[in-house]
Amino acid sequence: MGRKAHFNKVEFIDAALKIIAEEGLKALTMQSIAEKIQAPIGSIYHRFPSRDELLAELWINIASPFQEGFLATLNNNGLQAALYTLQWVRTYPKESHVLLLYRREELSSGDWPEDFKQKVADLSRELDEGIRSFAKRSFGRVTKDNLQRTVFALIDVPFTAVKRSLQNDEVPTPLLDKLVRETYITIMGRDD
Amino acid sequence: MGRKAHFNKVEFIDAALKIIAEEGLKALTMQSIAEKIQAPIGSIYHRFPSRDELLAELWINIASPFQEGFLATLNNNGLQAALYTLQWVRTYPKESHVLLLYRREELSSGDWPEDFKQKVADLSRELDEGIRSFAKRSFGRVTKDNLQRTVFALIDVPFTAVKRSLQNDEVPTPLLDKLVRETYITIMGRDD
DNA sequence: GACATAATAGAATGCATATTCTAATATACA
DNA sequence: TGTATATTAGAATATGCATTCTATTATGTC
Repeated sequence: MGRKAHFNKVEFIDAALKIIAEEGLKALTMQSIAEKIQAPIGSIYHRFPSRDELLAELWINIASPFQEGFLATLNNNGLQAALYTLQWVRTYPKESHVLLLYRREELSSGDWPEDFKQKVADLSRELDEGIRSFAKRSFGRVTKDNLQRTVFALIDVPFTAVKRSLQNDEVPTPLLDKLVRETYITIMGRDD
Repeated sequence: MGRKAHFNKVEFIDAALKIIAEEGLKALTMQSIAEKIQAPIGSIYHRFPSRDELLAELWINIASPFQEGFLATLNNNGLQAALYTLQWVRTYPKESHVLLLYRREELSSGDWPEDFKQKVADLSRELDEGIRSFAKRSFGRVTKDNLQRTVFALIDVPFTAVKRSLQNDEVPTPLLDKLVRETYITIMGRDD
């Protein structure tokens, strides 16, 4: 019933993705999204209650599968998981920009939509548990130091490696894999 | 010649520093700055032509001496330079939040005040030269790979180490020094 | 002591964007 | 075919800030 839709959620989300990848978050306005696909601004609000809801959906659509793959890999091999981030960025360069936009903590508090904050909190917990169980497997027991080591080697170092590439609009070089690998082995004291 | 000033540049800059350290960049409005020291908004404009000029001055006041210390240390010992960042954050926790607000590239282009962009570009060049000359000293010659290694060990890893601490409003733990040190030695293949 | 002037004070304005409103339009279904 | 309604379309409104304006108030100098 009613008129046939010219624009659906996916098209708006895709437009937003491209804008962020090409021009950054500041360039993401309702106007720029509408322009990108020649839609009227009002139509966006037929699909999303607000800019924040749109951005939230974009982020979770990207972060969720990323994390799923990461944890699946981690479950098998830590070093591979550290390198997973580099490979993922190569496969999804545009999505990477969105993934790196926020830390989970910023998204699970503040003015974001309630159900979104819940989803992010769930992701956080899931990640935390994955890291903990891996730390336990790797070190025998979970201490504050062991956790810090694990987070450093699995998350912080791979992300910083990738960040500079993205800023320069480059694909992560093979050398980066080497650096992440060497660092991982050093910090974790093992190569798996 | 005129009325005695109640508020000077330093007070506004200090207020801005505190606001950023406590509540983040989004909370930095002309109003919040004024409130912080019970000044009228208009008075800010007697000292600074714009919010950007104020923010620019705040940033350069912090980044400049940080970098000077970093390069001085680097000139002497690379591992020490990598650890310098951690120590600096412990000494200047509030200033750290400002330092980590931007990358030099964002500040040397765009809408920032011209003379500020110039200063940032100068800083960038100076840092680049320091890194290059250190890479040359360490590896014998400067290749793309050697540079990437050096930047990774001296800058990226220490900064990511520090970032998580700041986000949690914590001082970097001693373990972080250990992780940065181990990583440095692994990546650079030496301990100086 | 009167004057010029720099500063205080905060109200008024401007601007960029998100959001809402009003109208026109096309489509499914009765 | 007529009607209800989801959608397009984009103009109008609201909002949050930075910036500018218009007094008012001190302070040094003549």
